[in-house]
Amino acid sequence: MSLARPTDSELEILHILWSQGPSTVRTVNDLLNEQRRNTPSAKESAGYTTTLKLMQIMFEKGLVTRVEEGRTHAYTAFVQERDTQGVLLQQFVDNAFKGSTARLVMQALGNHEASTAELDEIKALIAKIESEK
Amino acid sequence: MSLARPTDSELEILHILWSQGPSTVRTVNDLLNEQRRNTPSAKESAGYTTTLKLMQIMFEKGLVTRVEEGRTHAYTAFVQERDTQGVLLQQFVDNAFKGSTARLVMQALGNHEASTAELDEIKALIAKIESEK
DNA sequence: TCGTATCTACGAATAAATTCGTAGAAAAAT
DNA sequence: ATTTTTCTACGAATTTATTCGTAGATACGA
Repeated sequence: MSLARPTDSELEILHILWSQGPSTVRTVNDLLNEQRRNTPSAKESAGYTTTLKLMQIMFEKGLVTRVEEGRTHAYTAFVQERDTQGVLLQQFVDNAFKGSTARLVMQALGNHEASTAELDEIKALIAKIESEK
Repeated sequence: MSLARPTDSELEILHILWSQGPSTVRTVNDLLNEQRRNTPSAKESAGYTTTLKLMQIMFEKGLVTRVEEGRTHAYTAFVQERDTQGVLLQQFVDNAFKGSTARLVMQALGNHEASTAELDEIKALIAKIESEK
């Protein structure tokens, strides 16, 4: 079984499950819409059954597991955050940067108002990679 | 007018236009399929009218310009490679990394077998950013 | 010239992702 | 006890992206 690739909407839900741990559809839907309200760039608020349906699909795909708790289900992310980001990143680098990770990183650093702390973190990581060579 | 966001297929075509300069549909379609043949991961080869249609849509969206040359059209990318990558990257960071560019960069560096030259390039860029602070 | 190949334009089929309405069961509130 | 709320399941409408067939015009080759 290959690592399933979440869509954008599914990813939004995964982020909530990753940060909250096991959650009901109701909780996810509430947090989702709260987030969207605080992010004017994003989409309209989602109806409850929309989120429910998405989470059911994610269950079928194996992105999440669920257990019955009384009348409701508690959903848990099955895929790991890092793994998922790795898969998505690889694909994105291929599509948008023709596979050049270096170009992506440089574009990211160039665009973005990187904080001193972030830059230090990156420098440390580079040093670590170099020391392992 | 906001910067139009290309889809995956459109991006594939843009990459060809960026590297080739003004090109006919025929040329783009040929190069596209050649690339796909050399990349087993990718999709099937595209029919000529498929590529034509995509390029017509891209023209309507303003992603490309075109001039008549006899019976055919020569298409040119209107959006710039860097700008487009910037837009796509911003969106990707938001979706997959909740806006954290630092996390994306670190994941990218961690995943990838970065060459010494690439790491040096990145270090130089970081130094430049820091010096401008 | 007559047939074949090569364009564009365009409509529409297909596919994939998203959204929501409705129905039925179970719990909660009045 | 009966109404209202809150679940799940599921079908289907909607939207967006992709793919391709066909028609009409022009060039090209025999």
